[in-house]
Amino acid sequence: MDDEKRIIPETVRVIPDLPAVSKEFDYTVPVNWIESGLASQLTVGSLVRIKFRNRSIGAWVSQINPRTEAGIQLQPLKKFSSQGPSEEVFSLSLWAADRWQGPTSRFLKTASPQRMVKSIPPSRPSRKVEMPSSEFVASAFGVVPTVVRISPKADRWPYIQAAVSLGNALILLPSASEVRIVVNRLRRMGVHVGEYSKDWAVGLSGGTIVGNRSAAFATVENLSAILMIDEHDESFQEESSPTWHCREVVLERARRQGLPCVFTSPIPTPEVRHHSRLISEENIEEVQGWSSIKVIDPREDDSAMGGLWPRSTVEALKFAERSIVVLNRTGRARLLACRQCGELVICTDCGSAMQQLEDDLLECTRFGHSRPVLCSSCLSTSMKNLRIGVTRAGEELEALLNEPVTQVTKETSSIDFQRSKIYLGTEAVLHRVDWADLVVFADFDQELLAKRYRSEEQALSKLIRAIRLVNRKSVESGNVVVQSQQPNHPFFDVLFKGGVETWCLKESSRRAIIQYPPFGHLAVISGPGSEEYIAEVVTQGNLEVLGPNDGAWLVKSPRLEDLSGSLSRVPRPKKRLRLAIDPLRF
DNA sequence: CGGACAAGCTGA
DNA sequence: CAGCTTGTCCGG
Repeated sequence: MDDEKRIIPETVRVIPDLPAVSKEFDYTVPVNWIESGLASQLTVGSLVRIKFRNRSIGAWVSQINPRTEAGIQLQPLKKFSSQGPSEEVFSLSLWAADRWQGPTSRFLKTASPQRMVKSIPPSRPSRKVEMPSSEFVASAFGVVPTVVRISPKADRWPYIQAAVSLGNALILLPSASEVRIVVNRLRRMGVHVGEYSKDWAVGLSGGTIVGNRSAAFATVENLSAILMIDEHDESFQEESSPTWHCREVVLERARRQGLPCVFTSPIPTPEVRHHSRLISEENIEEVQGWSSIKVIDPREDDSAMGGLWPRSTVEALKFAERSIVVLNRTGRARLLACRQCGELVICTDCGSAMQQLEDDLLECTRFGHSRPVLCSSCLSTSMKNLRIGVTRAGEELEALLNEPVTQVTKETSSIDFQRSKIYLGTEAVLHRVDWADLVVFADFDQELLAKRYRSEEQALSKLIRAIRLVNRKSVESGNVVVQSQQPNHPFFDVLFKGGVETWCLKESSRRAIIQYPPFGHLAVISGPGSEEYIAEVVTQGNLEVLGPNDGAWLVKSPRLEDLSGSLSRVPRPKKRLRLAIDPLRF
């Protein structure tokens, strides 16, 4: 490429691949590397092996010909291992390490190939893809980051096509299965495309990269557009620390490189709305997307069996070709009451709820105290389920429908789709069955009553998944039935015209009031070293420190820079410290 | 991270 | 005070 006076690397500074080592070290480039031309492969981001404390470990080149402190005897690099992240991605990794207060090596690893890439592969031709005819789709790919609110049923393909039409694109999707589908479809079209990080080298020579959140750190030569599908999806955030979020990384990346950056989602988060321009599909289409949801109150038809199966649901299940029933409770019975006197079944030792795990034994949910099935007040042995679990619900459904019901949980290994047409389970069932013409949420109040910050968002996310499942196969799409004892809950207004936007605005203002992201930032600090660390943190300015709550402190600041600045200024204690910036749950 | 070395604890 | 555990430091 540009052979004009390349600086020959004689020494390099490296970041060792050891999570606990934050220092950088200098090494010499062996003379024979310079003679053989291998040295010219060394760039910022290159993966090398070094001898460190007499052990051979991996490292990333962070600087070429650094100014080494005098009087230090440098050792030679041991081996050139692989091409690594580009300089842009390398610097993005440093930014992320600071933003989420994690070890730089963690981010560099995400940005590096899994198998070594010795040299840059030759670039391959890619078929030119036309920008889709829809002016609306094209308009999203401007200079300003844009979030497109689309119907939950909308086809996302035009956005992918638009991104690819601009050149080498970075396309981010929540799940591995969606990644594979998109890669295959683009490949069939003749697009030079790779799946991150399996096909890491495709981006290096110039191609489109499709992947899940880790692909935010993909090296893509001549990158021309970034597209993130289903921006609201929680899988875009790393659950364990560092709790980095793909959306924030690509926003920063687009800003640095001046790239078009587009997000699509039926429910754009307050975070993305804060940083992007919002455009939205025709309202009619959007409402149609949500209209396949029917909210029913099971008490309207209190036929039997604890009221979980009103007649209308039973009828719908009978007629559906294949249906999914979601009940977010495991086990047999989670809350019981005496059939005689109505007394709740409470543990006499500790006062917590008791459940019936076996036929003739009650067990308390907190400590596992047990007693025979017997009411503590009237000694009756007959109990009714106030909250039945999946197992019991399955038995009831089989009896009501005279049909086999397949139970699906996280642990279910493979599903026999010949055996039955009804699939019952916890939330996992939505991920395990690929289509249905009916989805029933047997007790949606469980979702509405959860008082986590983001529980409504999570509830909407489940509804979106359900809408897509019933929309997959048939031309006329199926139904989603949501059973709730609060059918007039304001949450359900999203199903009506303009409801989604109203919900989004309400969610944004709620976040603004409590100063949660994106209007404020927070760090959850726990672990044995936290007390000592917090004692120092409180002396820093523009911070609010709350806690401890369950051994964890909450540090809040309206400004992100103040938060990460203070946290990195305070020296880390010797004892272990867990630090999560803007985590999903806490 | 993991080896080196120092400081702290125990036992007769 | 040897012999061992536990803690702190530091690497090119």
